[in-house]
Amino acid sequence: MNITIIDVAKKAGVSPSTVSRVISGSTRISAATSQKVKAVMEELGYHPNLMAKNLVSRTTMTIGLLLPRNADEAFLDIFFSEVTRGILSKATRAGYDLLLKTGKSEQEELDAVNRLVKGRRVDGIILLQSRLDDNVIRFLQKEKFPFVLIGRDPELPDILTVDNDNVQSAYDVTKHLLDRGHSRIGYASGPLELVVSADRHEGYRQALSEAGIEPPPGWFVNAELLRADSTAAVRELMESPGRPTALVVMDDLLAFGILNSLSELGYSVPGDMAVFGFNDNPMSPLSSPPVSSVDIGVYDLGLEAAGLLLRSIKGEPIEQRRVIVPHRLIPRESST
Amino acid sequence: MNITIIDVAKKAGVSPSTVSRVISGSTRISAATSQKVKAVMEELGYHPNLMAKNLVSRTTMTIGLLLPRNADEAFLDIFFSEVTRGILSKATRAGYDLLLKTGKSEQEELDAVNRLVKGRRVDGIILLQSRLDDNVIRFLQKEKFPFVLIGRDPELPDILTVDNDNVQSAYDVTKHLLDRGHSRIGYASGPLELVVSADRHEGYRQALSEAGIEPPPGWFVNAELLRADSTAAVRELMESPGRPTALVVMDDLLAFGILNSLSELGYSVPGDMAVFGFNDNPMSPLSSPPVSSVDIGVYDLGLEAAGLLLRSIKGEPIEQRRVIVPHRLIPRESST
DNA sequence: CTGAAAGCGCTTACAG
DNA sequence: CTGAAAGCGCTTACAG
Repeated sequence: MNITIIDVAKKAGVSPSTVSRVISGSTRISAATSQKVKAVMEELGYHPNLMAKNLVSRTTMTIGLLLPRNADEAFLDIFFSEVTRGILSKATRAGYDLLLKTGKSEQEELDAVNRLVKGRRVDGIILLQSRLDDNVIRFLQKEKFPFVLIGRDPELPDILTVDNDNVQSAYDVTKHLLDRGHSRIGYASGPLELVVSADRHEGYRQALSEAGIEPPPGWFVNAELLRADSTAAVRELMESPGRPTALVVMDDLLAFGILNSLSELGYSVPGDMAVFGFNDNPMSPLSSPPVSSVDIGVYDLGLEAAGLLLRSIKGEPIEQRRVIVPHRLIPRESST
Repeated sequence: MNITIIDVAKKAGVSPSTVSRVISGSTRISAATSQKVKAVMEELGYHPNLMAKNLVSRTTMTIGLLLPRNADEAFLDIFFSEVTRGILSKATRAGYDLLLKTGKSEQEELDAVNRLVKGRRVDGIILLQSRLDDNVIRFLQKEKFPFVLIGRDPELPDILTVDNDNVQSAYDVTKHLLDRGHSRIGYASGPLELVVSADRHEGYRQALSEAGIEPPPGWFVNAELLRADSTAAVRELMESPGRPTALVVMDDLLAFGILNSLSELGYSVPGDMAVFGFNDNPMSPLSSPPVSSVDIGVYDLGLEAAGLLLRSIKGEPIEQRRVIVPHRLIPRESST
């Protein structure tokens, strides 16, 4: 059988309560007793049973991470591993575990989250992605359950969020391209239901607008079209009258596809078309030409999200309900 | 306060034991009682407290996943998200949760795993990577704790593993290149302490050996060198006498770097050098030229690992202690 | 500073 | 088919 607190207590000649107090580092325990109990714990190889501990303390020391469905659609491959490492780093240091959940549909996600919350399985939840009208967010809010969203929900400005300033970053990229002499700048979008897509598009428009430029519909390329037939979409873009000479691209993976199509069609980058991506994929510096991108600090997004959630769980005062992780432009050859 | 089994029992006019039996779907419960209890549970929005349930049933319905330290070093970015989805899919369907753990050093990993095991925090563990002489594996084996290794440990042939046949896949790639007329074929390796690096190198050597070719040391490129200064390493390779005309590359990320260096040095692919990678990165079809690669079925590795672990946890008979997930060559332009 | 007792929310032989 | 009782391994007022 497993060693329990009672075994330790007997061997140390104290009561179980005392052992418990030693474990929790409670004050009001004599140094001698503490020493003795610790020695016995060591000797017996005692480890507290987490289930029992959690049951009585009504806390799980665990945070839940909801992996969005369609992780592939949302360019989450690299994002996911980095953000997880960030979360894990913070959580582990604070003595918390990380539980992963996912669902194939919004309903499945809701069921999963519902069981986590009602079953007292976790103390708080991190959401990895903001769709418009996300019911998981609304559920969590209704339940007053601690949670942090990586991203933002335009309709719920008061929830805890960690995000980049995506409007600003796209603004910065567009401005960067304007400064380098481009005036016809297109935008290749990600899935339209993602808030980040909308935010970046907004920043792009603002920068153009300030420069007195009104982008015609022809400068906008939809991710769906690229996914279906990248080369056809790129050809249409390139052959449209007054075509862009530069492209702001929502994600480096998308940028790769565009680069490939451009090369296939005989266009050169950046000569015929400058390309600036987002999210700084590890492969981006390695392509030919290397892809300009925006480092969005994915690891830090995870770190900050975990930090914010832990403060919320512990009921600590939260001065800033929306944490912004800085971004950094990394111009490479594709836009030079 | 939260709704407990007792609240349900009272409202339904039965004993807590009966409610418990209804929840667990026990036989020997009248349809009428079951119906009534279920209705009350629904009405009250009852959800079982997992901690209590786990405490008494001595099972956690959770499996642990140990994320290797240095995830970046080991090309795990895409691997990690895919394998996790595979594990999660299987685990969720079986009613199991997934707990993530990591450590910055082997000692930290050992501590983490020790707490999981001794604290009865999970029912089994999946290990994502096999290094030589891995102490985590040895600890788990000593404790007789259920675990599955994705990969293999050459010294422990009897542990539960899910893996590709890496010797065979590298053999296949090398054979493919031989069949296309190459005879001087080099090998770009990953970190040498990873078993997968050794296995693939072995397959590569076998294929060459069968063709009567003994690769000279100059055909071997170390990942460390590539990482430090890819272009210098590639230049040295290209300028060596009797240089290879084709390269088997341990990972697509590495292949990208090599492609980039080749292009920088003015060499064309596959004209001057054919390149064949591994692990089929999502970016691989998108580069110029698209990189030939081996689809190793990462999602399936996760799926099978979870399946195998669950059988082990439940004490079900295991006919095959080593499960091989098939690989598939995907030749693209870089090797044509 | 320490102990005895009650309780966290569930399951499971043991009876009937 | 159902209930009363004991127990999973811990924590935490309540006393002293």
